[in-house]
Amino acid sequence: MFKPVTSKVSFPELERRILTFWKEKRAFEKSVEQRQGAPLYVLYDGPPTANASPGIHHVLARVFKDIFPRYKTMKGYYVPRGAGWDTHGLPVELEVENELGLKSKPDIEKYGIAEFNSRCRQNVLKYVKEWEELTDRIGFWIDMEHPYITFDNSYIETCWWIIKQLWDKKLIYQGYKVTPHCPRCETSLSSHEVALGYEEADDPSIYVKFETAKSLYTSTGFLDKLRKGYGDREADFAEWLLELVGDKPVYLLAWTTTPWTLPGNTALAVAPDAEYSVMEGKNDYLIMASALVFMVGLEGYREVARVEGSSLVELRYKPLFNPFDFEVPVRRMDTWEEKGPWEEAKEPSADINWAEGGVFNYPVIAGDFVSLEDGTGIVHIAPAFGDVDFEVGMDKWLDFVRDYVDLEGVVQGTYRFAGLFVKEADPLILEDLGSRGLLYRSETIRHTYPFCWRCATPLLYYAKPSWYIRTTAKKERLISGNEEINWYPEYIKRGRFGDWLNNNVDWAFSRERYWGTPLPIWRCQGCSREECIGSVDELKGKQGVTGVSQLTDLHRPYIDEVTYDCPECKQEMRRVAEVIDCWFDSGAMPFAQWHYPFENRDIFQSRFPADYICEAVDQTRGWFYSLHAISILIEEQPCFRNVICLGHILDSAGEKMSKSKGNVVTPEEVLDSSGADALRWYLYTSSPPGNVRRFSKQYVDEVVRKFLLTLWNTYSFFVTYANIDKFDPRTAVTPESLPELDRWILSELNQLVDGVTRALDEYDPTGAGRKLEDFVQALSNWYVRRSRRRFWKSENDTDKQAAYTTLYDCLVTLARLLAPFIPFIAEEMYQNLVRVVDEGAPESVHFTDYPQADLSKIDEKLSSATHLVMTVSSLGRSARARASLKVRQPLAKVLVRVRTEREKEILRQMAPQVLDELNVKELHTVDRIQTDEHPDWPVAEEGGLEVMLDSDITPELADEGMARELVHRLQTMRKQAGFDIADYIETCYQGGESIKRVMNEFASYIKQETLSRALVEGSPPDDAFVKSHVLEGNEVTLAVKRLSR
RNA sequence: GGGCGGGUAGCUCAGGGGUUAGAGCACUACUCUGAUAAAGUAGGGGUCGAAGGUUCAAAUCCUUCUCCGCCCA
Repeated sequence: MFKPVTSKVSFPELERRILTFWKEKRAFEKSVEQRQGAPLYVLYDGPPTANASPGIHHVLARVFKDIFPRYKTMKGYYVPRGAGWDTHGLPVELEVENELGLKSKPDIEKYGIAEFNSRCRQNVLKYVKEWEELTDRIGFWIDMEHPYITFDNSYIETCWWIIKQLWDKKLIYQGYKVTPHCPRCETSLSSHEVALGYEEADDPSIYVKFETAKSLYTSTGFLDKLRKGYGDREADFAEWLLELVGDKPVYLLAWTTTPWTLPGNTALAVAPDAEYSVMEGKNDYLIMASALVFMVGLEGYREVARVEGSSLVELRYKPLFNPFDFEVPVRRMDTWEEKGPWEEAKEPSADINWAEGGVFNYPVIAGDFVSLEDGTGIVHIAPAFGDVDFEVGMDKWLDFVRDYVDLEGVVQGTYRFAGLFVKEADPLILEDLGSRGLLYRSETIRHTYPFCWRCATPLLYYAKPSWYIRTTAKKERLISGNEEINWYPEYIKRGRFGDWLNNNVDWAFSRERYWGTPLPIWRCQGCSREECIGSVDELKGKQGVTGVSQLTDLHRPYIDEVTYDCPECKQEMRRVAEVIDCWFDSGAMPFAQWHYPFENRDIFQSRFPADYICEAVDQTRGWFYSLHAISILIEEQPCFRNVICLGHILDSAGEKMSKSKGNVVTPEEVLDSSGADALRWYLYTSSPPGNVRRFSKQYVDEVVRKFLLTLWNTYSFFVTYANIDKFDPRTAVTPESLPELDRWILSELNQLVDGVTRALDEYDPTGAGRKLEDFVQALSNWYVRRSRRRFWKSENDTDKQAAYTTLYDCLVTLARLLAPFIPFIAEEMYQNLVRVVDEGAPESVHFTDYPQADLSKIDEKLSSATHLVMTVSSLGRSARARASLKVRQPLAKVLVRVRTEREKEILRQMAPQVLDELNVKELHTVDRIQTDEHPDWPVAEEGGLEVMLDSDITPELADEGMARELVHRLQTMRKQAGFDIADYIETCYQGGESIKRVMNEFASYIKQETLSRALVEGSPPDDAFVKSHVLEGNEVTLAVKRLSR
């Protein structure tokens, strides 16, 4: 006996039961252990940060992480899988800062780094319990009891080991990086934070005149020097220019919105391929891009010549503010590689020795970044204050002028505007330029500019020292390694991720912060020797080390106190101040989760690389990249083979979910009302994983109604009748040749198994799920509907046995197919269908093997034939509806106009299915439907297939229709009376002659259908359920009475 | 501002040069209902984001633009 199954099921409640069952059985652990020794399948779990409640987007990632390990386990793989927590980083610090009311780095240091970090440590795991509960609740099977945690000493030590490996390979260096810097908080902001703070702002929009070093060209011997130093082209151009312009000065016209960066200007860039115009005005000449002249509107000027941008390259111009005049240090970028960025230049960088009374001259350079969309086509370059500017500076060995602005944004030096915050200095700078006739025009512009999201201070792009990983050294391998990875969706590989790798720049991985993995580099206070430490033991072994014996926490500030003697000069080695980017932490997880290489070498080896990872698309430059970069750098190979890159979840209106908008759907409310399986199914099937998806509870409800309940009711139907007939799958005899309906659904089933397996092998749960939906639809609405009578009939013949075994087979196979998708319902079905009758079967559906398709059972011809039968039936129903003939009324015949001989043959063979479905006596295939003979017979047509019904109802047919009507009324009454489906009854009736006639003539049919032992004419017994009806205009009283069992 | 993805019925999504563009949900009407929260039949609902182009033929290919999302500035 199967456990009775109600059609009124509560999935959330069912899931609670299954969760308890799993816990008691240690189902997850066993599902893993039982495959020990089998080939490994490895999932790397990208660690979330547990400093907030998990949202619906976390459920999305987690169910996609779950389905493949489950599937592969059933496919026979050994799939151990452990969770992790990401714990470091600025977001954590910021939350603690807010809690404590701290506003800046000095505040934190005043508060105490030890206490601050201890707060961070507590804060970051605040919501772990919620995460664990949710993980459990949605059926994500992963080991949460032994997670890796990025703040653990062992984890940090592996990070150190990795950094040391890189250090030894000379892949780590300190360099400059232009970062968005908040002058009030005195810290760099991460790109994520910067993105939070873009605002519309009004800024100056000014056109500045840079005077060409024309006077130089006229000085004795200059052009010869130019020829020697730079070549003929530049000298020819200078000569040409001199000839053209006569006495008036010549200016290069550049545009900027940040006047305060002008004292840092050390070059001007032009587009080499663009045309530039020499414009003559009353007192001077201006040079700018021809294409932009009309936009700038140079009134009073006329074009006297056009030149290519490349001709302007190496033209010299006078600085607006000579740093040497304002006591501002100048550094030269050509010496950085050997001497580092700290050496001051004593004189300007130009390699021709200018003798012009202290004036020195900056170059015009070519830049592919020069835009001809706005500005003047001549771009002001200040290497200290712009990302591109900085790169160009390194490339062209420009002068580097930064220190006239300090980290608080205040102007230094002896400028007239010294002592002011840069933005306040802007107007004075304009005034200064104006008074010297160097300002062509000054306007304001409204554009987007980044502000600090915490304190609303405008951010300054500012070059600061930073530690780098030289990822560019392995760029080719990063790119070729990417080719070995399967991306889903595929376009990410060559698109977002591939582009990112192609434009790879060295990874600036240090942060001037507190709560993070400390950068394990110690520097000598005397001779500046630097050493990288790769393990705690190495540190302990250092000469004269102090502060290490009592070290139980590798974080700041404790690690900062560890000092030792410089092996060279015996002075003190101190750790540099930085911690590392938390993306490095998470990217190190393939190694660090095992404390490799200090422990678990074998485990690490066997579980590298991962077969599968999955996160949302925003991780392309986050975790996906940090994983890839570290493993290429350390192991020379990618560390994941397959990756699903998920799209984001939006609300039902396509808007981002956010607390402030109040449109957040929490996982809990969906889980409580519809259940985890419903949510899972929705997430798998609603749209392909990479798509953005709109989310609403209503869609999940639809899943329940359309899919889960259809499945459930098919299952419930089976159990109900199987119990009545005491069907036992163990003793069931399957007839040698199955009826075509059974062969059809088994053919569909095996096609399904094949299709689902293929889809999952290609990491396409959506395709697999949609196939499953179609099958369940076909099973319920064709196979079961067509087979109902077979289950219900009284004789227990081979046909009935065939129906039971077939449906049983379908349901058990479905349970196993569905197990990775909807693990709860699949388990419930399996327990009741399999475990109840076979105690030797695996304890859980998740311990079973995934179904294998039996291709010999696939019969394409039968599939298409059945499809034809369905279409003809649908057309027949349409014709019936057109003539208002209910299906209950039998008709004499149906005429089908077929299109091919094959269709004729199919319909000849499969006529019984059509006849039964349409409740007609005969089917005739014809070549033409002649409507004129029977103009009243209804016809329906689709694609050349025509179906006509003989709608003439003879008295015999009318009586038969009446019999079926009576059966229907009695069935309804049985239900209303609350009888069990298998209860036997006695039926009494009172009515006219026609009723009596039908009751007698169709007695055995009516009795069989309604489980009536007797049909008695007369007044009903007292305890019977009685009801009056009107049938064909006749009053009829029917009564049903349950007989004792 | 740049890159990637998307825009097809009221909603969620298929289709990706070849009849009259589809499915499910929702809606309307009718039917059916002893497995079903279901099912059936019919119906309304589409300038396939816009404009150009290629072609005998474009939702589909190309160009430009536009809107949404993500990433980056």
